[in-house]
Amino acid sequence: MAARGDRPRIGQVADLAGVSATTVSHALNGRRPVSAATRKRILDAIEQLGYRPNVVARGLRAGRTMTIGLVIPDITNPFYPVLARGLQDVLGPAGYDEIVTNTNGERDLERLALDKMISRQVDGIAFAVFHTHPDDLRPVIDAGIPVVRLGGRQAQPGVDLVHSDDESSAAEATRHLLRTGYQQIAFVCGPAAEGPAAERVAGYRAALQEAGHAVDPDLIAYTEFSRAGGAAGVGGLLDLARPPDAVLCANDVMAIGALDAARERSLRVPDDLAVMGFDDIEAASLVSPQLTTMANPAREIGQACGRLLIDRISDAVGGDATEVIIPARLIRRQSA
Amino acid sequence: MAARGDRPRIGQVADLAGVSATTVSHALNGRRPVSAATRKRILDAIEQLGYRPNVVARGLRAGRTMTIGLVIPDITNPFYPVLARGLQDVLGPAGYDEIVTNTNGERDLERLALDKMISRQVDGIAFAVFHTHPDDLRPVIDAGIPVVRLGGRQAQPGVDLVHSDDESSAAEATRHLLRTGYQQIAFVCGPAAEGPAAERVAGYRAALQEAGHAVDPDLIAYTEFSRAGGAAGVGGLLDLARPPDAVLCANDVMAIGALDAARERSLRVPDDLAVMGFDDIEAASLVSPQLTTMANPAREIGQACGRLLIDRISDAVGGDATEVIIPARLIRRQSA
DNA sequence: TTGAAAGCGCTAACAT
DNA sequence: ATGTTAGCGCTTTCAA
Repeated sequence: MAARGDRPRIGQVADLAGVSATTVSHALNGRRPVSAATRKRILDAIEQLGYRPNVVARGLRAGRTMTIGLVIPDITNPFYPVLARGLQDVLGPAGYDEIVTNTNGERDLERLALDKMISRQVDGIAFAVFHTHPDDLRPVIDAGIPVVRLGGRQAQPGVDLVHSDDESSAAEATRHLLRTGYQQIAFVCGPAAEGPAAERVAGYRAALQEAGHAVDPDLIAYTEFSRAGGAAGVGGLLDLARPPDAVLCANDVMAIGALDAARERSLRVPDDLAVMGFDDIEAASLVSPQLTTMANPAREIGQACGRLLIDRISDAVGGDATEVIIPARLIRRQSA
Repeated sequence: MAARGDRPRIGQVADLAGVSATTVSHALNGRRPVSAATRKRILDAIEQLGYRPNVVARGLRAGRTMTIGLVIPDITNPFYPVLARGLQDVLGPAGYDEIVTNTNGERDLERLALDKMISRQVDGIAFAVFHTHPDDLRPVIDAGIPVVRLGGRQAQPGVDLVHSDDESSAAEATRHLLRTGYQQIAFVCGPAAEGPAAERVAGYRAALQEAGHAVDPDLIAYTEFSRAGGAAGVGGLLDLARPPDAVLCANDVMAIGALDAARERSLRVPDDLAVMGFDDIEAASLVSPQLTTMANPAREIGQACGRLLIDRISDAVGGDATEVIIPARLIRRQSA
């Protein structure tokens, strides 16, 4: 019907209300007082015309777009939607919107995404990647755009960091198993103990030692991050001369594999074998028995990131780079 | 380091390359020929200065922001991330970015979200809601912004619609069960047969009749859309004088409940009882036995939506509202 | 408490 | 093939 261009502009509101565009602007943004009577006429005019301010023009003039860029590997990975929601929990009420880009974890796409965010004049960036070279963030930092890195370890000047506390959550999981009475606790990790996996192994070790237990290297299985990998890893452990009575798996999918291995050997979970995972994916509460696990605090991470971003944006220039560490929560269900 | 404002502008590129800003613009956008030599000098200047065009200014001037609004209830609901990715599959290569808003399915927030999208001058909107009043879309239509509705039924002039084919996918599921040799096929649906659930029941009936089977009303159970609901519904069915040998559940979570009910009665799945679901959530392949289900084609829906949006945007004014129906896919696993 | 005028960075007519 | 000029819709000095 109505063609593209004929949306009312601020000038039409001003005319109808019998004031200047300046006053309409101030009535809308509250940056200087407007008399009650004038304000009412303006509001009426806006209502009558169905006026909606053009945020693009505003952004150009004001140098703030009220937009945050979220750069992630893949929104389809269940961790990221929750993170995005956490971000929005705090950014939304503050008036910011999110623009989301998937990078598939490819470095070229990551760089492109960052360039795009600069071009779009976002006010801040939440950047969730693992293996990005610090140089890739240079252009963003030079452009004066606050960035918060999600996950990963290496701190970088000018870049705040938010991540979960892998080490202490592994320790907490181990303590839970110990407390419940299990004696031979095994850890099933990925192909190599690197990245977050390494920290989890460290937490597992620390909790064992703190309880006066020896750490038996045979009880650490290296395998694939998959259901089959989990089943194979636990299978190997159960063939040991002194098999474990509890296994802590590096993620829930592997823990589901552990359940498979137990079922195959007619072991009862948690009586003959306790199983714990990490992440608390949806499926964790859907399998039988339901998985006891450490919830990956994705939402809290997103919220912390949002808070950090807002602080940086308003501070113009803040202090040193911050590191925020979010603890994981123990979710007790049936498997341990 | 560098303060906010001193990013290079197009004029500086022009100066360094010894041409006018106009020529730089055209070298970038290809809307008019630029000699090879000039182009090279421009590209060099851009490289040297680290220039990135200001998309906000471009959007204001050109009246196109290259931005699409995605309005959904909750990105945390596993259906929507996949949808969002499908959208991006086709929109990304065309140069569009997505801005995402969650409405929690609340009408007020939906209206607010739409207003925001108008204010942000998005070039198109993907709107995933169920119970919105057609009036709520008026402002968007009046603003000349193409909208595609995702899911829901009621067609509305000026609004294209993309949704999955619930009826025929239920029919296909039923036929699969029939073909495999099951005789007494039950349907476990929600508290009432309305919305998509009604269509699934219709498809189930149609397939039964088409195969010459009677439709026994006792074999349709009404229950909650939850795991416990599914277990209860199937439990009731199994207590019938002539219990079913197969159950089709309105979603995967209920089907997992059906698995619980079977386990409780020591029924083997799929030998004693076949179980099927809808959606193909992640957990469907993680439970034991793995669930046979009809995959909700979220990604395809997103892609179709993206294509529609691009068509509408480029056409200036297109023809009548279109309805695109995406068929679901049968995912054969172990439970049927 | 309110206005007038300038300008954010870019693209599109209209020139040549 | 390239340049000049005007202006997208708003906010912000500066002035009253």
